[in-house]
Amino acid sequence: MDATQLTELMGSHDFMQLQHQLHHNNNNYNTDGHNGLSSESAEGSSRPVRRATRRTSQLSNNTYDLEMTDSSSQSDDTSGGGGSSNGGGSATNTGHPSGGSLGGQGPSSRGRVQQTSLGVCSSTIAPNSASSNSSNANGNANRRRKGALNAKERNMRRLESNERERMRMHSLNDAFQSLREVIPHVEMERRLSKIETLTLAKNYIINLTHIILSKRNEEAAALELNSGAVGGVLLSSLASESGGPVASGIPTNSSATTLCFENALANGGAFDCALLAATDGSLLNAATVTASPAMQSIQSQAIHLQTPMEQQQQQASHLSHHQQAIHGHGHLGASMSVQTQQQPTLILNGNTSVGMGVGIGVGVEVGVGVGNNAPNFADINDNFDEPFREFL
DNA sequence: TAGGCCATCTGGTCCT
DNA sequence: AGGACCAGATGGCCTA
Repeated sequence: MDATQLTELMGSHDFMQLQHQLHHNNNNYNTDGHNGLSSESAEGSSRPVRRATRRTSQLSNNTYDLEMTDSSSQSDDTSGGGGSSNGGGSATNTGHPSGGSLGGQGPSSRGRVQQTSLGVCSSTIAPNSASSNSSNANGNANRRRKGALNAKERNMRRLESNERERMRMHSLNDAFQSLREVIPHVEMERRLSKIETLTLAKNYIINLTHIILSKRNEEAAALELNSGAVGGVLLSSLASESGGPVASGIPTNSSATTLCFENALANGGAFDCALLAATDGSLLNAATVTASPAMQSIQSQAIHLQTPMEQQQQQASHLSHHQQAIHGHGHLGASMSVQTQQQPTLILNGNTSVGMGVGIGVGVEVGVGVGNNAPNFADINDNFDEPFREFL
């Protein structure tokens, strides 16, 4: 459908059909009745499928003043402007059975009505009921007539803009979902929220970076040792610390854990290892770790960067910063996740617990559950991003 | 019922 | 000029 046809639809007041056409003008736009989570639903997202089809409902119930008889809808290019740029609320939501703040009966004093009173454009897409605002209509008759010529075009552009915005947000959500699928995390009844996803991703990257840096430090230390330098000091220090709990009181069995997990990834077997702590210091019981082929590949790459000595070194240098301990009992399966029998705890940056689990950091010692003060690796290495520059 | 999360609308701003 | 991006506002859904 081209712009002319869209305009014709506008003129016919058939916005349901218009919306329908707008939807189908873009093949990427999901019009199957889901609300933007369809891909997640289809992929077995851990977050329950939303039963509402709000998107469809909204679009199919929109009622616009196509002739722009509402004066408020003509003010976008004539008002003095100023004030907030945020319209607040969706005028098109008036189609919802219980929603809608416009039409003179709105439950809220905010949004379009308020903005109109401030002389700010209320909306270029106004509900039909808004045309009852006779005072505004009388006072802006000339302007209305003047703007009427472009009303349909503005409406169409607004709808197209809305459509683009939806598309943009959908692509953003797709990216979030892709990120969820590659970030190891505890499988919950619900999927990871966006903030959780970002936080886990950040911590995951930080820890992978640390692994690489540790590897390099290890190599450097080995070189020094071979040359008879100070390497012995490092080794003795590690040896003394690896025998017992670290300062945080958490057993340092991550070496065995990692080896165990690595072996599981490599051989497809089960493993039972402990690592990472909940924020309260309690162990997460019987976490089941499973890894997808893709994650196995990823994790294997990460794992093989870290030797037991490196892990000890890492623990010695960072466990005081990371509360780590997860009791994992895992096996390889369909997706990388950790299933816990109790509500695990997600350790967010800054000691924030949001009551969800942290997964795979678990056996691979990458510690997704980085707790307080996400390690300031910049302090350790000024070239924090150096290991990844090749990917830029 | 409150709070969290989300989708959507919306207009301003920035960029090409 | 038009599109992308952004952020405020709103209402729906879900859970504790």
